[in-house]
Amino acid sequence: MSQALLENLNPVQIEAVTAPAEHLLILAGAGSGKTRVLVHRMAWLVQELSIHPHQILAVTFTNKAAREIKERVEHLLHIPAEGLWLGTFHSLSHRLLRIHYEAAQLPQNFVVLDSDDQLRLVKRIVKTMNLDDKHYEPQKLQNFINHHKDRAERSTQLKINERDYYKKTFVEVYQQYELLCQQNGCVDFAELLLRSFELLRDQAPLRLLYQQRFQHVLVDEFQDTNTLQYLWLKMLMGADNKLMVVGDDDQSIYGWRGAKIENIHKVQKDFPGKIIRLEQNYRSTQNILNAANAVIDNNQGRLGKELWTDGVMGEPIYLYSAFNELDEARFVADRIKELQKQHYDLKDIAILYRANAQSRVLEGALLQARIPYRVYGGLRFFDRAEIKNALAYLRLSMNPHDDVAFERIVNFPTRGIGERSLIFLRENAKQKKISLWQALKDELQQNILGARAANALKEFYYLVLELSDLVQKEHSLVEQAELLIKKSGLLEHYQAESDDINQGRVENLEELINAVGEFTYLQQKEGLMPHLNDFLAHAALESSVDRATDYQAVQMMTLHAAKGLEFPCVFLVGFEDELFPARAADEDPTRLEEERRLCYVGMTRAMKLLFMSYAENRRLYAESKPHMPSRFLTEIPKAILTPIRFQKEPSTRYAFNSHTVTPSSAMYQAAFKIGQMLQHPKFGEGMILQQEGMGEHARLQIKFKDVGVKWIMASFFNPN
DNA sequence: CTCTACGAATTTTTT
DNA sequence: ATTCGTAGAG
Repeated sequence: MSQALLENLNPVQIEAVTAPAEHLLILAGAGSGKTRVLVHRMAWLVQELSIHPHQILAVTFTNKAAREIKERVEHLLHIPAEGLWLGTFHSLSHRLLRIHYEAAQLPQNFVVLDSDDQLRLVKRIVKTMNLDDKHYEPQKLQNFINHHKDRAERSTQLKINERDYYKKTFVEVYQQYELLCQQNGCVDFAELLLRSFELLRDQAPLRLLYQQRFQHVLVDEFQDTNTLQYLWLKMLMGADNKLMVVGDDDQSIYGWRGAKIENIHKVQKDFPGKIIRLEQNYRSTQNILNAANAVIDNNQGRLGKELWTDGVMGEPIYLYSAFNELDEARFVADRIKELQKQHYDLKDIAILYRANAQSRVLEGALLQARIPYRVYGGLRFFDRAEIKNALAYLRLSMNPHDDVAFERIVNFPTRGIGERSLIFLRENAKQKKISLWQALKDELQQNILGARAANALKEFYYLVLELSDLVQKEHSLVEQAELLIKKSGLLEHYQAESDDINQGRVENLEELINAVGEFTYLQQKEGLMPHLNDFLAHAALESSVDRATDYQAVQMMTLHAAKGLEFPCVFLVGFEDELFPARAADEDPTRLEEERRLCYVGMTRAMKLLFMSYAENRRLYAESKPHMPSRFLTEIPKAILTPIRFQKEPSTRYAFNSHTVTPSSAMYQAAFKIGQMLQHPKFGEGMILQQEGMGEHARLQIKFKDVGVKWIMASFFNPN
């Protein structure tokens, strides 16, 4: 029985998996099977140490990682891991707060603010406090608030130096922010953690309950934990609890977001136990590892780990010096063409860059070469303005006292409620310490408004009443969402403008209703009865719509987004000083080291082939400027780095419009291929980038020559 | 109150 | 370049 759990593990991995119940620190290098060890350890706890899944708490940073681990554990155990608490810090905190909302002094229907909502709220505070937003930049204030929350510091605990007026105002904004959040029943990301931390800290019975329950606590990507997350974990650790953390100090790339590598040192002191180093790499060739090791070796104060492999040396790392960014992009495209000829799958090829802005030129070249690609990152579904507007209506229908949602859509679509009315409302609300909604109600009752403003506000007032009424009624979640979106007037508003952008927005709103349906389905599968509140939390906490990755397309993403992934072939582009390492990191050795770790992460994504490139001239924003090659390139031993000359045939311009296909097959499931060209009566010619969904709901993402990227229903191309 | 036009700013972003 | 926020006109 136990044999299956240890199959295909190396001795060190087995040592980690089968360790007795004690604290464990696993230092796991890139590609050393870190997730594997974590998953097998969990299965081992259940199967061999007779720990019930509900006695285990496992924490990750992304929902994606959580899902993956859950799946793999269940696969190993052959049963659903029921009762297992596995999720991100944020989702677990959210879960705690939902259960103990009263003890945490929150309303039952509290909502989660995402960073955009948070920024809006801060902006509003700056306005109502009559501060100059040039001096008190909302963005800075937001950072200030999060920074302190991430250190478990409440505004009341901050020392105020009376002479430092500037700083003092920051603290006052923070205070005001906390007050408003509490009033509105809003909880931002950091607050989820802080609140649940305080809950456990201040309520001894609860703390003991959870300490008794979670015998084993496991943490993935430990190098990315911040101070608050560490404190949070510590709260759950009683005398008998066992902690297992897995991490890699060389892959800490989120320092700018408050991650503390020091936590790895701290954990050794606070929870002394066995330290296990996983250094055997199963991913990359020796050459790639040597190069990556050589680069990371320039960092100081590492915990010390040297990756090795018993695999092949492999090919050298190739370096291309491009004239400019266009040349670089063309190089990448041409190389990919060649790899395709060598029967590389496109999905096995990744292009990684430092900043999102770099993707455009690359996309252009791939498009021209007719290579399908998929760009990760960018704007996420739930972050789109139209979706956030719709969600604001949903939120308001649940809780009209949600000022953030209120502000967002009080005059959208425009209904004649202007700045003046709003200022009056805000002033009123602030003075009486009530929500905007309450203030609106009061004003209408007292009849103190001009006729025009009053009418507009009344219209809004009754709309929200109608929406709240709707949610009270017995409808399915999907019906509720559908009705809410319809009644909100958003659909009409976007439909009124029949341009492509607004058409896309209408489609997105429809997609949102689909998302509600999907959410309902998944919840019901878990035996849960989903509530609108649950969906809203889901929308805030799980912004990535995880799409299948088995499409034949080149994967493009930032270096940050690539962490945790691997690809047989990797292109690392834009290795120029000022771009990578980023200009801002130049002066600061700490930041430079983080950039270097980022470089290390990028290089170790590659399994077999690694191409690196830089451009002597790059157009960033408006002008083209000469750039020096990145210093990281010089840190790679010359012997491993092979410069390549690019032989370009005289005029190999890839014509965009060759091989146009107009599919008409009734079997449109199989009728579309990624990379295929097709003709749209309105948008003209385009190439299929990806496909999504099945049957009549299948949609195609198409990059049109003239009008850009669009999602189109696949059935559109099948008149039947 | 709303809309358009002009000017400023621009890493990375798991939640 | 492109996007976003503000100022001023309609």
